Amino acid sequence: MDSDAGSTCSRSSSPDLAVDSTAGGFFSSKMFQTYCGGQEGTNQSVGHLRGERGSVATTSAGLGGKARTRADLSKEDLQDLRLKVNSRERKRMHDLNQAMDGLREVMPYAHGPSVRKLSKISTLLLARNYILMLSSSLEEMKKLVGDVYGANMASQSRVIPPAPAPAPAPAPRLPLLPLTQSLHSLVANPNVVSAPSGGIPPTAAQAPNSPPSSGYLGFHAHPIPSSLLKDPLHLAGSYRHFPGMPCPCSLCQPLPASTASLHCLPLGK
DNA sequence: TAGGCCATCTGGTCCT
DNA sequence: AGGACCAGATGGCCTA
Repeated sequence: MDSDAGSTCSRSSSPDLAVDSTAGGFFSSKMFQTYCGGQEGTNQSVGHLRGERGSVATTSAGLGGKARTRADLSKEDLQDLRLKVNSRERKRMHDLNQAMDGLREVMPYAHGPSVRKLSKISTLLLARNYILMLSSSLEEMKKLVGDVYGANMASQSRVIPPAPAPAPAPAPRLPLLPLTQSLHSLVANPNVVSAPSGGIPPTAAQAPNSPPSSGYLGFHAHPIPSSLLKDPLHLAGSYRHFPGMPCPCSLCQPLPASTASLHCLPLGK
């Protein structure tokens, strides 16, 4: 099957195989034989398994109307059908991988040739945490803006002459601090230099599609920290959980029961 | 070398 | 009936 010479897969989610959209773009003739006609001893390695599957498919053709129709199909028609199905499935998976790549692009991790691509599971978990973190920070910012605005209104009502234009709300340094810390936790790395206390890097509040500078995140010249891959939930990262103290990080807020189980997912190496 | 990650094939199920 | 979606199986590549 994939052991065919043409299917040497790259690690990219968009295989460099020239998979045309027509049925069986890179389907080797050997595979055909294995699946369709190949029950007669041409199977190697896993070929026999596929052959058995194929034979199951053909024997099951005796069941039901759909199966009868299949039984009526010629060998070539069955081949074409199988190729069409395979091609669709390939395309579906490629689309899925494209979407995954799109997600990776907006994730706050270094995008460099020296940085290893996030795995799918890591991408999903990181994305989820990122969303939670941004939501939490947004709520905090709303609260702060409300407080500042309320204070301004109160002072205006006390002062008879209209005050000059309300002073711009102070830069939301405080509410963003958890965000920056959480970002650090997301890219937890013992070597990461903490953000200067009280100083918010200008890139920290950028939109997801303009991720924080990798320099700020502290892994500019480093590959994705292995701790991230092992533990994207920063349980072992630079963000320490002190005994008896609740973690201020937004990621440690109680999670909906439906999603809490995600924390238990194995994350690989 | 073991384990993780991935692409692909495949059959089953559900939906339109 | 055909297509989309899903999960299991398999082998290849890569890294610790």
